Amino acid sequence: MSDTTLKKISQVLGISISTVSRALKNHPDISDATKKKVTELAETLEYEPNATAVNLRTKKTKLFGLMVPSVTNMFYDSFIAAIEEESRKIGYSLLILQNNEDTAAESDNLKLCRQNRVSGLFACYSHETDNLAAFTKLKTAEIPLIFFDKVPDDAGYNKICLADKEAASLAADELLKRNKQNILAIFGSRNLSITKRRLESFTGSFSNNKKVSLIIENAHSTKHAEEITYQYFQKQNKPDAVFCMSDEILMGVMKSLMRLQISIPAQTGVISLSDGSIPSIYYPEISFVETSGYNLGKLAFKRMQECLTGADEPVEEFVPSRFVEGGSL
Amino acid sequence: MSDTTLKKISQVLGISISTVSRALKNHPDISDATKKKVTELAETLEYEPNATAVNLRTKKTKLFGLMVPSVTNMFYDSFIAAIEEESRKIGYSLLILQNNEDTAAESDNLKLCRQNRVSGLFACYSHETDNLAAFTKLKTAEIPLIFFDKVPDDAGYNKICLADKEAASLAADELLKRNKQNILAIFGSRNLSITKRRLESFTGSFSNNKKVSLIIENAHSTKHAEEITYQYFQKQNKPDAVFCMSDEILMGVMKSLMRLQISIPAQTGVISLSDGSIPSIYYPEISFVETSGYNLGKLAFKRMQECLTGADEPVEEFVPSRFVEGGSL
DNA sequence: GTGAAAGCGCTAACAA
DNA sequence: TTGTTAGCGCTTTCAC
Repeated sequence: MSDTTLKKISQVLGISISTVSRALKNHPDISDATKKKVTELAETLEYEPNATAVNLRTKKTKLFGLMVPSVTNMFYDSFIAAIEEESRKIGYSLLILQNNEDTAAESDNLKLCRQNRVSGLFACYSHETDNLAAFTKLKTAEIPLIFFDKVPDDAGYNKICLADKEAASLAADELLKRNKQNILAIFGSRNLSITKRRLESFTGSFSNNKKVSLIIENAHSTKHAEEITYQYFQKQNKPDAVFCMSDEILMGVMKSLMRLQISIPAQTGVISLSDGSIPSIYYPEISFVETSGYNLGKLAFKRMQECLTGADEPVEEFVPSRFVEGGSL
Repeated sequence: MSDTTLKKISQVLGISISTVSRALKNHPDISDATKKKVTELAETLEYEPNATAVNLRTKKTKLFGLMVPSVTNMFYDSFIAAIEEESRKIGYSLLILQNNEDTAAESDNLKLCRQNRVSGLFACYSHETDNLAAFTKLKTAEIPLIFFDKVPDDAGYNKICLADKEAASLAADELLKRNKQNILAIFGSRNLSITKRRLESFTGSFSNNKKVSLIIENAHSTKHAEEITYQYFQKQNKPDAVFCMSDEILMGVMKSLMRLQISIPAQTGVISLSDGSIPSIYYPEISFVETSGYNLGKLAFKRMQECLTGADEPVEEFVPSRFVEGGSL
């Protein structure tokens, strides 16, 4: 009872396995009478095709791999949510893998993907690791590979990214528009390419503007962003705006502003690049430039489908940003 | 080159497939010389066992299903993280499924689990759905099923839950200890069993205490919690403490308190049941009773392993809570 | 319109 | 110590 197979159905009905198989697939060759018999019995016997057997026979799996540094991260979550929704729509399942930026874990995960013969892999290229080689194995196995968010410099890979430069300059524009003069801009770790792009674009927007005093800082964590903010807002000459490169930084900044009871936007403005959920938990809500993990997921998935249907020239694509007005500027 | 099989290795070496298979498994019967030859060739040919074939043959998959209402939720994230870590340790992969509390999606997901012949399933029992029957199909197929967090009332299932009653009463104790007299307690939707348990235990702690005035409210969303808080703190007789049943409620409460510039803990105390990440983004940090998704995951996984090794009597277990002092009381 | 047969890549009992 | 064989559940070509 526990496991119905085509064979069992065929035996009960006294017909051949292949007829059962075809009937269940609604093959035109099979008579309606047979189809009816078969589908009904399959129903009562609770037949479920054995994906393992199908995969082995067809040499395809309906399985995607998705590797992120950590699932406990709002940005990656919304990416995962997008991929999960789309995958389910086309009958695919999703293998979730975390590497915690650890090369050993990454290798394990990649191995799991290879052994499970995933049909495609979405992955972040964690910067610590230099084992692009392990990824290349997938490529030679002709498994489509989509890097997202954190991607290698190397051409020759599909890369789906946030429009970091655009996002940073949109934020800069808002700051300029509101005549902020003394801006504390906090970015992430200097060695991340994402930081470089955002930083470059942001500072570039102020380059021929001599009225604005720009303080650039790099925070490696929420806590660090909190400390930096605390220091600057204890000084005489306080910033009149804070730019946060990410949600993690925004949370640190806000904590210090709460602590020092700096009122927003009266005493200082705040703007962030953000996935969108954190800005709305504060009052006033934080104005932000949207860098949406969800949209990134949708775009990455679209690219995956193209790869599955033959596209092979790697592309680099960007998810557009938009400014969302809160009340913090 | 792209896909090395045992057959290919055996042909190159002029030995049989089964010898290759055994050599690769370090079977004692095989001579060291042969083992060496085989492993070396496997290495250079980048052999990866085909999990699909192994699964078919052994009738086992190294695959767990994990179904949550939504992955964009801090609590479930940390649960997922725990399960992922443990699964990888024992060479299992994780199929992630979301149902968004939608019965149709849930059915799809369950079907994917059945078709993929997962070795076990971790699932929330979303309250909207009454299709326990679909889950029962798994049980009859002898697939271990662990309900977590949201679980059916029905006995006969493995249930791993937060110690809701304990957590709520721990929070109540802290409130009593600090002599709070006018407490606004905000719980989630009344129809959730989790709400019932927390509510019952919380109010029970105050039952023979006539000095405390307890205001019980139910919020169905963060936004709703925000509104409720806003109302009560505009009144003359403001609460001297707010109890939040969850992180979602806490965020709503804090937004209104920020808006009304109520200082914490001077004007009102705040305490929450929480997974732990949200309380630390505020200043002062919010005191909370930990209801950890991560620990829940670890415990659920432990139970899964027991099931895999023969345990079949369903159990109900609870993750203990502890009070974490912030500065908000 | 249906059936027989081969085979996907692997494991494991049995033989030698 | 190694090889032979059967078969997991399915799809698909070819034959009738």
